[in-house]
Amino acid sequence: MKGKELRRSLAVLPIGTVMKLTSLTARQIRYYEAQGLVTPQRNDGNRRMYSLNDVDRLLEIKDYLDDGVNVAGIKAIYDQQAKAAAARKAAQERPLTDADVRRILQDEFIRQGGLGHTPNGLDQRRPL
DNA sequence: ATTCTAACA
DNA sequence: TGTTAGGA
Repeated sequence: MKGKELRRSLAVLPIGTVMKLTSLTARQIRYYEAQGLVTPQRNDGNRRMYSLNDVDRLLEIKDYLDDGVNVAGIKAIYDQQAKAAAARKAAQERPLTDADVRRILQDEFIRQGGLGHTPNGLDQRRPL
């Protein structure tokens, strides 16, 4: 359930193909990029290379424009979506394990209560 | 033949 | 946004 997204992310289309796929002029496609609405890759010769996801985004941009949303508005929409996606990712990218929680709580107790030593004098703070 | 950047009779 | 000049 991963190779699909990877393929859609592969930048293999030159601007000429994207023009035909989206019915947009090269001028418009480059302008939207300048506005931060799409970020195609560049090949060795500085040529823009688009992925299928880029094409979908371009098509989406065209729809927003038809619905009267200006470039700045579309930009704001994508910026907020990116922020929301980043937040969701940060929350699950490295979820705290039980061991992490125990270690954190133990450090806190030691810090305020001085429970760092046991009767036999050995330090039993062993993170699980 | 294609695409790129910069600029505007 | 269109178009064109001058390069790569």
